[in-house]
Amino acid sequence: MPPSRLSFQLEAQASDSRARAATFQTLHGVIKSPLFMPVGTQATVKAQLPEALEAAGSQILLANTYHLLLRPGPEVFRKMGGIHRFMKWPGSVLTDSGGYQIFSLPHSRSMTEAGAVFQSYVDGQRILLSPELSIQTQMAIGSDIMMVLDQCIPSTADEKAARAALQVTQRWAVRSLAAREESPQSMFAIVQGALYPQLRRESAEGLMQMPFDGFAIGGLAVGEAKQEREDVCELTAALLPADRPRYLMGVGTPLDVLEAVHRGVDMFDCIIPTQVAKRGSCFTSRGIVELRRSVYKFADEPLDPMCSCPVCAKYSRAYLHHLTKTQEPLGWQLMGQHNIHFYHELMREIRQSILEDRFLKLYQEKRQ
RNA sequence: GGGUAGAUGCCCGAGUGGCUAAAGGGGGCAGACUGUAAAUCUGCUGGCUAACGCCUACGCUGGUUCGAAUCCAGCUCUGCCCA
Repeated sequence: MPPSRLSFQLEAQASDSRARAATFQTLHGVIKSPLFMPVGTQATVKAQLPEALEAAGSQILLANTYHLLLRPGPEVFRKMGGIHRFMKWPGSVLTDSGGYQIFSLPHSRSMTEAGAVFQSYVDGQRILLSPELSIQTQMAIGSDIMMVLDQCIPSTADEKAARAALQVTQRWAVRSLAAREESPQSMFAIVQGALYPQLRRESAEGLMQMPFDGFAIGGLAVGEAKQEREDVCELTAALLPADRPRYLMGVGTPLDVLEAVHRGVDMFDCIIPTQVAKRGSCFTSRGIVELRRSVYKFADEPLDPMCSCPVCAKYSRAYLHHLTKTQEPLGWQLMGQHNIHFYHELMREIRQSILEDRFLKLYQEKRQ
């Protein structure tokens, strides 16, 4: 296999856990893992300024090919010189392929060998999202890391459906690599196979034959129990090459992330920190704080006294409570900023503990 | 002073003889959200009780009726119009 385009460097491997710390190089800079990618579906992390993300320690954002294909469309990215310049984000970007939208969008129509047929929610037109169109779009967007189009199915799917999905994903992976042509962008493959160990193995082994720059674990956090998720994650991560980043797609809660790092995963993304911020839920050193609760009406204290983020330095719980109750956009912004900071701080803490080979201890403390 | 419209649960508001502890909102309480179409979705929300059930409730007082938030009378208060 050719060397990864990401120059993946393993820095530390925990002695009593599969947790590991690494650095790698994208077209936009050096990245340190384990890491969390805020989700910026539509070329914006909802309610967040790029400078706030940068200050919180975001290294790489996730954007979505399907949504950006529909609007503003690839030609805008070509004209504007790519997503980084377009949204004024200096860091790295990973684009998801649209595979998840096959699973999540109500207007998805049909799956064929050619691709997935959607009805656009923008103008109703039928769109065939093929592996080639996904990659061409991701090239236009200009992300640092492209994802292959995969067929994401509910984790509770039966074996026959799961096998079919992973086999399609496999063939689409071949086509995706070919579609990249001369682009310097990196590309990750996605392991599928629902909750069947044999299928996960089959999927991983097939994809590892091809020169991908990293490997993702897909099809989790889509209906299975926590224990099942962790088992499949553990099994799959162990199959993947040690010299490539491992990315658990769409996961998860802080605890999910901790569990997955322990099982050898390097990269994560999740909508949770920005999604729940909209409804006033915040992660703190003392657990989740639901700021919509009236008990915070007169709470003249920071959201989390242990937190070093600008929001906790400046604003009271009472103010954040008020912003949530009145559904003021600033509340979403501030609480999202805090939550993203919380995730990054967690990842920094995890990474530092791995570098000092005390991850397992941290893991055990955090699980309590 | 005269006329007229109204007074419903924490708030707004529907109901206009029995199916009404009373629609629907809001507020409150609780929960969900994991590669984000959708600031969304789901419970509960008079009191006591584990529950059966009991009590209290549609401005106040009385009346009609087997039965009244709903009909009648008087009163109180509020909005609007006229003097």
